[in-house]
Amino acid sequence: MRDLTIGNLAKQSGVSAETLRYYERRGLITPSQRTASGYRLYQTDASQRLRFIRRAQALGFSLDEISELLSLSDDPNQSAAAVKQLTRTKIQDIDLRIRDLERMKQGLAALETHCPGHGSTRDCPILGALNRDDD
Amino acid sequence: MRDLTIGNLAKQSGVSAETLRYYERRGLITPSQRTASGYRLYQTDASQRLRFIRRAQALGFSLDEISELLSLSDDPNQSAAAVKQLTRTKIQDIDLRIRDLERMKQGLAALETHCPGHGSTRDCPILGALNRDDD
DNA sequence: ATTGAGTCTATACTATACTTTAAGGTATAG
DNA sequence: CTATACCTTAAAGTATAGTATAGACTCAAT
Repeated sequence: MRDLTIGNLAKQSGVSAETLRYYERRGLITPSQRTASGYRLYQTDASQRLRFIRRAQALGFSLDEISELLSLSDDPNQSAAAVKQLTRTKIQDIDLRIRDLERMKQGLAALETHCPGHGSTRDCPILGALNRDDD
Repeated sequence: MRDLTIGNLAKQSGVSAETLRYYERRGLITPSQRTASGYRLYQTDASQRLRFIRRAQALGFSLDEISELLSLSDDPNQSAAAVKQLTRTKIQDIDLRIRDLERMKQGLAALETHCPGHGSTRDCPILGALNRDDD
């Protein structure tokens, strides 16, 4: 059970074989070897690498950023400071997006409470607000 | 000043001419007429329609949703209830995205505070957490 | 008449993360 | 030996919201 074909790794990790090939093109994961006929063979640590990718994605990192994290992780001579910086930047990104969304939500909620929810769109305050002449 | 060429409308509205043609392909805005040589001519209400689009985008609506809002807006026989429903759904979408981002942020913040920010990546708790065997 | 700016269409490219398809080669069970 | 399950590559398609490019035509001014 040391070497997995792409299909078996796919089953084991819950990532499709196509996605594995895609990750390989993106430089995220490489099979440890190929058979004489060209089949990819992965070792079990491939699963761990995929778990790393999945977790980092869940934390909001893009594949490019994950690629960077993996490079840092693969080389113990790299500094933990770089990882911390990447994490901080990501937290700031997320904060910004949350603030944007909060603003949108406030705007929508204000409109929503003023809309009677019946009658012609001619009298709809939501459309009215979007159509205002000022600004 | 009644009829604007695409370039003039672009300048006036702050949207590029290419974007105006793109919006036309998407069915969001159509020039009121064309010159004999095929030049698009817009009336001044085009600016208002673009302002509507810009405002709706700022509130988080996609171009498809804006297209729907415009269709509702263009026909006074449509019900304001449809607009209100679209708005509610959008508020829920945004809420969901905010919660997702909050979760990501909590996860990242927890990792960030535990990272010393110096030393080898081998001892970095952020990478460690991403690599954990459990789950 | 010519130059330069503006416009036309169609197509391709950008970013992100994949999925799908086509056409073919390989491994294995019966 | 053959069915079929699995694998290979390259290219195209999906969604979103545009931007960029090429080659041709038009308009206004000199």
